[in-house]
Amino acid sequence: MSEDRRLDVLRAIVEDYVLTHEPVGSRVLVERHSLGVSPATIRNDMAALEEAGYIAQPHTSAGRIPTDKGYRLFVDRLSAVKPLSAPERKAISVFLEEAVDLDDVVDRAVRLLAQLTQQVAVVQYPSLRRSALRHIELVPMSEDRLLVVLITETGRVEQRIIELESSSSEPIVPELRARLNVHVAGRRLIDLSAPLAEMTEAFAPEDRSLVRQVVKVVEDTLAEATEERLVMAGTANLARTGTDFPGTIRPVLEALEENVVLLRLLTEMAADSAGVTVRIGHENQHAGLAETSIVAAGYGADGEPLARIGALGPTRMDYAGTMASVRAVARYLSRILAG
Amino acid sequence: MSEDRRLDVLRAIVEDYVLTHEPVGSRVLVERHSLGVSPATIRNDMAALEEAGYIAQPHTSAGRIPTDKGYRLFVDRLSAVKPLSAPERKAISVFLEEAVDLDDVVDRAVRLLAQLTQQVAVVQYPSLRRSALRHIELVPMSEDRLLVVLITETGRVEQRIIELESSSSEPIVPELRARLNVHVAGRRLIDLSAPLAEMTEAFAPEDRSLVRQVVKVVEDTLAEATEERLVMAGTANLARTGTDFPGTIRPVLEALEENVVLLRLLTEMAADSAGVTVRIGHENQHAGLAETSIVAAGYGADGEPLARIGALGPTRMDYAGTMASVRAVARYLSRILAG
DNA sequence: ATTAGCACTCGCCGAGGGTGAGTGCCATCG
DNA sequence: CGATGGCACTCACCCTCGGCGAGTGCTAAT
Repeated sequence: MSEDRRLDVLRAIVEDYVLTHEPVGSRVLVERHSLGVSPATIRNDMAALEEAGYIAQPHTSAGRIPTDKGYRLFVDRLSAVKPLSAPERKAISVFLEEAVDLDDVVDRAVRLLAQLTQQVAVVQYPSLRRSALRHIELVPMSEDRLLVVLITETGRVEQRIIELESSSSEPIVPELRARLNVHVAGRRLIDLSAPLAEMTEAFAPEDRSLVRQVVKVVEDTLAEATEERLVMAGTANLARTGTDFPGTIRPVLEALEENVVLLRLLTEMAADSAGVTVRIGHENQHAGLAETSIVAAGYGADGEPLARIGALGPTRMDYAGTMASVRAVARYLSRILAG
Repeated sequence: MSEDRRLDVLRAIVEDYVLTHEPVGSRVLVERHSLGVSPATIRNDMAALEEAGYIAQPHTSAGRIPTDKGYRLFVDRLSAVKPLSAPERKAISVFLEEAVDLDDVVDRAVRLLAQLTQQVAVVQYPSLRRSALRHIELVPMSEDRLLVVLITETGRVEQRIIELESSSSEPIVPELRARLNVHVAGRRLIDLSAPLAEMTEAFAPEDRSLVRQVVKVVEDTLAEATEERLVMAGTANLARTGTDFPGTIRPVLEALEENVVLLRLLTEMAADSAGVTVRIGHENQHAGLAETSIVAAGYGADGEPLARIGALGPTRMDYAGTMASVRAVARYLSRILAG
């Protein structure tokens, strides 16, 4: 019994099932794929594959469908990421380059990915913590309130208002602004602790209280994981899956509304690798996503990505195509933000 | 034949149908509501109501369901907005007051409304155009780039970067900043044209080019309707409607993803009245929302609201309850933003 | 190891018949 | 004249029951 052919059979089953959404039997398998053997032989292979847990049959007298384990083997060893065509790549590039600011880039990226994959698309905003700072602006709002605006190299702007204890602090704002900008320019938030502490020492003791408050805001911004924003598009694609019972899309929509859940998933996935990562069904530890797969990739830099994008859909998805789209959009996104 | 009783019958039909989601017949009608007449009498009334277009029967031998016209009459004349209980109001108030900034207020409001109504909730950010400005900040980013930050009384912050033509403009930035703030403080964007034009004249002719550019950004921000942001929650509630065929939720999800569509609907609705407004089924001119009703209200001020909130669900919804929730959340939102 | 043959399982489909909810109409009653 | 009881009729829903066919597993032959 050839081990290679068994894997061929698994690949054929996955491809057929993804295409037709129907359990696939031994007869159609030999008809549609040139396997060169008879249905009976395939049946033996299928029995072995089922024994090993890669496929299952929904009913006694029906064909087989892949299990999560089967999909996993498929994406790991059996499918090649099929590159997009030149016109497709061109279209992506042009569409993203038309964006006018960061919000627009992210918005276009997420819609594009939803369109390309016909799945739900998710794009995380470039991480504040890992972005290099371009500028810090301090704006006195009133006697005892100060607006702090952080601007990153990627164009993201974050603001925070702080209540000051001493009301006579205005005079030193210009100096503080100047010094801060010297110290932060081009650095990432994540690398700022030491420089800021050093800078604080340089001030006269009576001013340090104000300085510390401002520094604290900067560092709090760093700490707040909640500030990681993300946008979504293509939820209507969930309802596209034909006769899919609505009992299955509800928990998915619920999970999608919990940004915390999504952020955790995306973050966990990036740990695996710098390239495209796939989580299949039960692999994402979330009850509502048991029949859902996620394809994700980082963008912004190779080593330690700024943030992540992903496509999410039923486990029976076109993995090769989805992975290609996710990878492509991530790459062009990186290019745009770097440029 | 009593006209009053006919309306009672219509009300009973709407209430029963909303509750059970099943066509309601003459027998259960007299059983569940104390109408004081026999089923035969009800049948005569129902025939008249059907003739007038308020109800219809899906099949020959089934009960009646309300038409859009029937729901319309119901919300206009037959249903009283049932006020929330004191604990409910208290809970809303407390939950919203815990918010730390504008984003948090809006986020909490939309989740709360989705929870209360068990529908899809939409909250529009306070309109930039109608908000009073608190402050304008100008930040020179480099030789030829200037960051303009607008801060409104409601706490919304909007920024824009402009490319300057003359690179020697930095010296007048402080003066421009000071003058701008004198002219804009407390005014609404929508009222700014005249004061800004007047201010421009006060500058030396060689500086007016820069001044005009900055003024233009402020006015462009005013013009851009696209800047009207909105957030959504509770899409999972669409799938809650029991055995509802998924063919009906897909176009709704699609419509919801087009922010433009939603914004237009909300804007149109506010024109009707300052209070709670309802659009039923075909009344919203959008193919995907033919079986969907929207309940909306403005918030922020009585005369000309800052923005709107709304709840969206199947035409067979609990109008009285939904209207009460929408109105309550809108009121507390107004209170929070004013305080 | 592969394959042809074969018996077996079982989900799917359409036909048929009974049931009951609901209606419309009509004659009757207060 | 409106309300009502009676009655025939329609028709969606449900259940049952074969027939069909896809698909399987097993076994014996190559």
